[in-house]
Amino acid sequence: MSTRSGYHHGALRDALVDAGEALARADGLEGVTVRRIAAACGVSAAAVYRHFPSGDHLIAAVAQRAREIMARDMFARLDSAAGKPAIDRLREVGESYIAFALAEPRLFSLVSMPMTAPPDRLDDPNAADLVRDIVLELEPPGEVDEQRVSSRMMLAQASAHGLAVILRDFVPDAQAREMLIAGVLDRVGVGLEA
Amino acid sequence: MSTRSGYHHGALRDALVDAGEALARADGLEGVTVRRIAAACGVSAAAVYRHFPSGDHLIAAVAQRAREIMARDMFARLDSAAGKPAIDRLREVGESYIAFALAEPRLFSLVSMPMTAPPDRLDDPNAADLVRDIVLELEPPGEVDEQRVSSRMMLAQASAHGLAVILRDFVPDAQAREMLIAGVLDRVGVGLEA
DNA sequence: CGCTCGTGTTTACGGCGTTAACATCTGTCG
DNA sequence: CGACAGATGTTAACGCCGTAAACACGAGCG
Repeated sequence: MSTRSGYHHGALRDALVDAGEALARADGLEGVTVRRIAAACGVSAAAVYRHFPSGDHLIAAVAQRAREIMARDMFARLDSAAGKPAIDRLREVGESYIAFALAEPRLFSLVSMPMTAPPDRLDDPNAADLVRDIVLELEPPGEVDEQRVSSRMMLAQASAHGLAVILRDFVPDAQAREMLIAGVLDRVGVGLEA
Repeated sequence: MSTRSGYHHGALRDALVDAGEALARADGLEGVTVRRIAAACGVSAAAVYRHFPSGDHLIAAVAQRAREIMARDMFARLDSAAGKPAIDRLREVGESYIAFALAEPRLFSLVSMPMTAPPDRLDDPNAADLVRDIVLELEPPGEVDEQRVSSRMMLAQASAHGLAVILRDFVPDAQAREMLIAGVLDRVGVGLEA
């Protein structure tokens, strides 16, 4: 095996995704390009096509990486909120989503990109499943109303995502952002419990 | 003056935006490019730069056009809901937003693009002002709590936008979409009145 | 040792945004 | 009317982009 033999790279696929993540953090979507990622790995652009069927698949892999990073944040937040009522944990997860979007707007622009290719591994930390698990706790014991679960999941996800996007694009002031997050999430909580 | 003299175009700026709108409807974001829009107008790509400082400004103009089209839809829906309580009109506006996003997903991808350049005219139909006007009716007479108004506006806009995006990307089935829209907007209504 | 295959390279093509230099049309002033 | 000037078009070129074809190197297996 032996990594970096001078000619062969050894683990180019992972290196490409790593480089893509770094470029995304630095330059946002416009930095995530086949040629730039390849150059960042010290490799020709054509080498990418040995590991991805197209450039879109590479950038989809970087986007998936970004989603995993975000999901890890949300799971960590959830761990530190263990023991709290489900509705409070749901709020913390939403706050985590919004905080990530505002702290890493360039990475977030990949997260919120429509998924062109399905992710390779589905067993990774997954934000939707996380939300669903908490929402299920809101159901009365014994009877899960699937429709109620769906609408609660959708409300949680849609409001968090929509709020993140609007704050990022239209509310530059950090203090105003905090006020709005608190006010909106209060209302979302009411809607979730209805 | 005389339009179309064979060499001079006459009203190229508007024609470019019109062509951009048509291309956006047909091919989505990837169709909205300087060269293609110029070609659709029977004009060279460089001609664009006599009317827009950069290609981004042209596509921003097309995006603004898309927002105006959407806003017109929403105003029309509002007209047909005149007389109903404010909370019901708010819901209809939200339904209109979501319906447009799902009916014209390609145009909507321009709408939800971050605005690079401020629109030329701000006096046009504007979705945010529309929402604000209705939300103001929810305030108790005499005392408007600006913070409450903001959080209600944000909840309305964020949930509609987020729901539209999630449905577009992850819920292909029309019937499932309707169920989710109804269920989520019910909950949003509760949160708005809180 | 030598074959094969995985994985890299170079080169080239067409499309993109953008600029510079040039051409034409139109309206205005003498 | 005629010439000049400015607005608005043209072509040609540059560099970046994704992608494909043809080629080259290196590792593992017979």
